[in-house]
Amino acid sequence: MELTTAEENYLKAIYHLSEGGKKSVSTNDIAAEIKTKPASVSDMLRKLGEKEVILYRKYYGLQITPLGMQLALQTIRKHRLWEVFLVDKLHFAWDEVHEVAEQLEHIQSTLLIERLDAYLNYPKFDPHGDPIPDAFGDVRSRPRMALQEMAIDQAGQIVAVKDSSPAFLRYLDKVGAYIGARIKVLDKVEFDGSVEILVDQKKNIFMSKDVANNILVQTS
Amino acid sequence: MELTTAEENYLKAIYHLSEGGKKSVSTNDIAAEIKTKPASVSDMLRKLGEKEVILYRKYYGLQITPLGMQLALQTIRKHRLWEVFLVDKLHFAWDEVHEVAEQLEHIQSTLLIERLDAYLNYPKFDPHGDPIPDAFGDVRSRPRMALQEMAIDQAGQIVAVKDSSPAFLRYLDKVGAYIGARIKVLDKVEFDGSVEILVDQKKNIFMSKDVANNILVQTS
DNA sequence: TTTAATTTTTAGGTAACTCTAATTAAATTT
DNA sequence: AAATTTAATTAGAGTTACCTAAAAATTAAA
Repeated sequence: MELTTAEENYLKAIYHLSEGGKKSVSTNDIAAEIKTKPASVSDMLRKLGEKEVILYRKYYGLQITPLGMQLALQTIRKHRLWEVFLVDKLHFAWDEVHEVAEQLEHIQSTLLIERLDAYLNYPKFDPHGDPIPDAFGDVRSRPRMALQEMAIDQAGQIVAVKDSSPAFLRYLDKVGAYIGARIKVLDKVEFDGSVEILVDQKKNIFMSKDVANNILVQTS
Repeated sequence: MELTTAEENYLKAIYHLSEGGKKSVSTNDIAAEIKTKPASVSDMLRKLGEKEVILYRKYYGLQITPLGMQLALQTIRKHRLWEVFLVDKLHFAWDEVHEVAEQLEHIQSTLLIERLDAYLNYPKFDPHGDPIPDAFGDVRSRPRMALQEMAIDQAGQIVAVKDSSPAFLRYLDKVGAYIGARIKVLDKVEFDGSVEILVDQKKNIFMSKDVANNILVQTS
């Protein structure tokens, strides 16, 4: 089964949107994610349905099939491996990698990905802390929760971010709240949902609800 | 100026065909190189003409413009840098790299190529011995001649091949006549144009005229 | 529950790139 | 130089992926 670059992008978007806890993924959501129009999405959903990577009944919604899941995970695997390459080997900043990885993930060569994986020493997580599926599509993700949901005095380690826009990533860099930073919740403000946290035992900073919601912490 | 992947491939083909010593590049030649139909080539030539990367007068022929040359060399630079990466870092065999490099060369990111170049230690030649243009499109190529044209007793070093089909490359590997091998012409057979050569001071082998014509030797 | 608002899909079009078949220009032969 | 062969181009059409505008289905509100 071969997918075009566009098809891979749609499938990846569907996967990410359904990952986000939503039960069903809407046409409008996909359009927003892909930055395209709902009409184009309808078109593509029909095609993806024909290729049996999703189960699609118009007006009702869609579901990824096991085949679709497998293909989506392969694309995600490639994307994340390339991100590791860009950061570890080519010294890209973690907020510079996305656009390039977005292109590299569509290169077709099983051998290339196998070799790249080995060359990078079989990394399990990408620079944003997201797990890298293995060649079979298996993912071992760490248990995590949004910083916003943590209780006062609860501690943990930042392992990933939900929003990975350059603006957001640069902000995190500035306040020192990068992947791997150990944090502890000092206080939560009921009024606006903001939190005060201690970063790496030295710096304490305030974070808005929105920011805290986009930071994932491993608390185990 | 932005070129599509297809446009880059056409321009690269035109560059390579005009490199081969031919004065003018024909529509049919390009069609054969790109593995497409002459009609498609005509179409594309018109478009490349409009973009002013070639000078095109129908039925008369074409000429690459300085702009087109610049763009072609950038694509070739990317292709060859990726080939070095694949061979040096990911341990691809030199006959496995072409197809993948063909895809990687179209990734758009100036930063990526700069970083890759640095990471590979600014290589001057690709695994096939072809020179890698620098960021400005400048190429420093070594003086070279076809093995077929060498005189008896003349020696040199294999620096490149004209034909880089996997079949040919595998044959060269088998007889030990890879890039970098030092050779000496022991005898030339007038009758069929074949040559007898000594490879790396140990192995002497016979080569048909066709093979010898496709091997480039640095004799200086 | 009928109307209104929203979401989704279809209809019809555009752009890039490809094709086959038909035509036109150029090069060769006779 | 006229006729023929070869090369190159145009015409017309298909595919993918996108768009806008209109229609249909679903959901929410009065």
